[in-house]
Formats: sequence, C-alpha cells, structure tokens
Amino acid sequence: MTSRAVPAAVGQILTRDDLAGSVVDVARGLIGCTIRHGETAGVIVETEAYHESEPACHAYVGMTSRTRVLFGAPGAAYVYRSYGIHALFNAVCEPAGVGAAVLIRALEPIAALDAMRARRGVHSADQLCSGPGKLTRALAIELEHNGVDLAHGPVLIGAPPPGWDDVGLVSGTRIGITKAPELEWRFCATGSRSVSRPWPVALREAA
DNA sequence: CATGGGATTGACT
DNA sequence: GTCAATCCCATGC
Repeated sequence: MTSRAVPAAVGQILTRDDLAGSVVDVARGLIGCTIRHGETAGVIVETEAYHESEPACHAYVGMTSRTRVLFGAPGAAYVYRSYGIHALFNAVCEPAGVGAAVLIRALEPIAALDAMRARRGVHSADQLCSGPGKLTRALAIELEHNGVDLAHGPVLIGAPPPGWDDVGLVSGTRIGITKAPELEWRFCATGSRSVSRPWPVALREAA
C-alpha cells in the first residue's frame, strides 16, 4: 500500500442529504464519521441530538438571530459560545424549517496531533478532544464557522474510515442540561477512551 | 439598556 | 465534590 495522505483517511465527504434525516438517527449515524479542519482531524465518538420540540434545544424558543442557522438547510455548522468561554460545534439536521442539530461531544484524534497538543497544552491523545469544548479548541473551530456548509468546508464531515464503519454504540441521557433530562439522545462509541465524562451507564458496565 | 441563563472546563478542596 | 472564568443573546423594563 502506498502511503496514505490525510484526506484519504477522512473518508467520503458527507452531503446535505446525509444530514437531512431525523436528528436522532443522524446523531447515531455520525458515530465513527470524521471531522476535519485544516490538517487536524478526528473520528466522532460521542454525539447528542437536539430538536426544536424539546426545551433543551436552542431552537425551542423559535427562530431568532441566534437560532437562524438551526432552522436553515441541513449540513450547516452551528457554532455557539457556551459559558462565555467555549465554542461548541453542531451539525444542523432535518429539512430546512425544522430546528435541529447534533452536538459533537468528543473525537478520537487521527491527524495533526501535534497541532492539537500545541493548542490544548496537553499531551495525552485521549484527552485532546474528549469534550465538546476541547475538540473545538484542538481543531481551531471558532464562532466564525457558524453557518458554514459542512460539504464544502473549511470544516468538513466525512464517512467512517476503515475499521470505523461498524463501531458499537451505547446510548444514554444527555449531559449538562437541566431541561428534558430524560431523553436518551446521547450516543457513544464503545471502546473509545476519548468519550467525555461521565460515561453513560452502559459504557461503564462494559468497561 | 440591564440582567441573567447557559449544551463547559480546569483548578481546587 | 465545589467553584470561578467569561460571552453571547433572549428577555424585560
């Protein structure tokens, strides 16, 4: 085999249609997919679904300047600042007019780990992207990426690379929210040490 | 225009 | 386990 360049390892870039379906299905399906920005890239190992019908979703309040992107075409990035410090990255789902998105919560780094280490100030690969605010820092995803088309970049989502297309999944309740805490709309790859804490019950039992 | 909530993290006890 | 840091934006006066 010839040496594999980074883009080839990232897999086929997803289209808008790949993200237009039910947000819970897309959240499940994005586990094992890749996200790339510049030379940095990682495999998605943790997601959460948010839908306008439930109060934890920003789109619950309806269309405002903040939530406009959530109601737009699927396949856009929704990036917002959390707790005044962190940028959190979401992929907009469902048809235009429906406010829904998948929050990307954790990655396993696969490319340009040294660039991530420089941005994060930690060395362990397991900890570079093991949280929604950590991965945006590691990949240099900022608020300016709000609304960008994920099929055209500069932030791209790709299909699962070899070995990740049939990864095991566990579901659990979402993290850090106060509204609609009962929905099991969090999905994690089994066997990944990059999943953020606390781990879902099913993952703790499997460990 | 002022206020307060929030899908977090890292440092500390 | 607790807590502060720190900013965007929805809401209400």
